[in-house]
Amino acid sequence: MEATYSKKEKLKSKTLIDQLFVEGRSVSAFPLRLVFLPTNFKDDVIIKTGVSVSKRNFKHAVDRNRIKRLLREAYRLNKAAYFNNITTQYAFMILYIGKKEPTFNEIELKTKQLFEKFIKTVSKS
RNA sequence: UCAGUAGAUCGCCUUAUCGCUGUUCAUGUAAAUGAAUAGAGGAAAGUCCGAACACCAUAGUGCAAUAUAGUGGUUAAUGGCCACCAACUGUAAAGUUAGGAAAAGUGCAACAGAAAGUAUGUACAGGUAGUGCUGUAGUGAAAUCAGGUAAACUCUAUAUGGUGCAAUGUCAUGUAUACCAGUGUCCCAAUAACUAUUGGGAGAGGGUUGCACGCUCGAUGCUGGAGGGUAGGCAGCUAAAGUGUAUUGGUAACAAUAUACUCAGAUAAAUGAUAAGGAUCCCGAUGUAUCGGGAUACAGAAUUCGGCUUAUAGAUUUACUUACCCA
Repeated sequence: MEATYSKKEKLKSKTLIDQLFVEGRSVSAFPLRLVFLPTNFKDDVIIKTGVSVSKRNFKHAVDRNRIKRLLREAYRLNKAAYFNNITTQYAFMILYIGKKEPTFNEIELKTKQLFEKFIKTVSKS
């Protein structure tokens, strides 16, 4: 798996996202939360990922955009280390639930913790 | 030089590594890969006006509602903009204006004053038989006079249909089917109310990997069409009331001509991340040139334009005004 995040890897389908929030399970490492759902799709990727920041916590579109970009970047750089061995297809949604604007280092650290938790949760069940 | 007035411009830069979206080219059956190239703003914001564009509605007239309000110009259009006049503010450069009507009607008015729009007091003088009456004094912006006020109702004049690109058009997987056409079911046994139930057999055709076998569904079936328009795709979508420069006309807003250029197009939504160096500003230290620390605003396209309003660290620049200094 390479450090990319192209159109195919993005979670775009509205129905799938709705399904994800209704049926999906979640793990969190404050201020991040990961909602995930094992599923099937045609594209040749293991995981489809979306990111989201609440409008309630960040009023300006500039702030939301920046946090979403940081989340995507952290996902892009770290996914190879954690998800190479996964065989099931998953839909991911990474939420930022904090109220302060973070730095990239914070986000990256928390992303790693989040993925470790996810791996644990999945291997248990 | 100091203080100020009115505009204009910019609003971090460079390199490296790793990424994202569009377009073009190359390779490839395709998926994709590679290369080149482009990729947020002055307000992209608020959604407050005005249009383009699309769809819906629409005989005519009136009422209501809303907006606008000196004069002239400008524009696709405007409630915007420009010029001039008037009033007010400022030493000035300039700024502000809610600048139609008080002789249609209703309402409102501090202090002073006897009385303020339904008023007729007091003193003195004039006049009269006497009262009414006339003048003066006193309060006030205003005292018997068709006062003031329309950022009070109101009246007058003018204008106004509605919804917004999630408009609208188009392609259409799958699923379901009350539509149309074609094709397709029979046998045995039991029960029983002779057309049903149960059990067994055959079975056109469909599904499953292109074929065969096998498996499986199977008469409310199967095939085709039509309709519908969900998921999703495409168009709308960016070459235009376009941008730069020059010349001409106009006090100006603006217009005309010439010439050059092509400048985001995403859709859970690209335009980014990290590192190093530099620039500017602020603070502190001293050896006055360096070192250390900090800061670099407001803010993110979503159909497209023209305005308005609001936010904005810091920097550059033009014209003008007042005061002081020099000649």
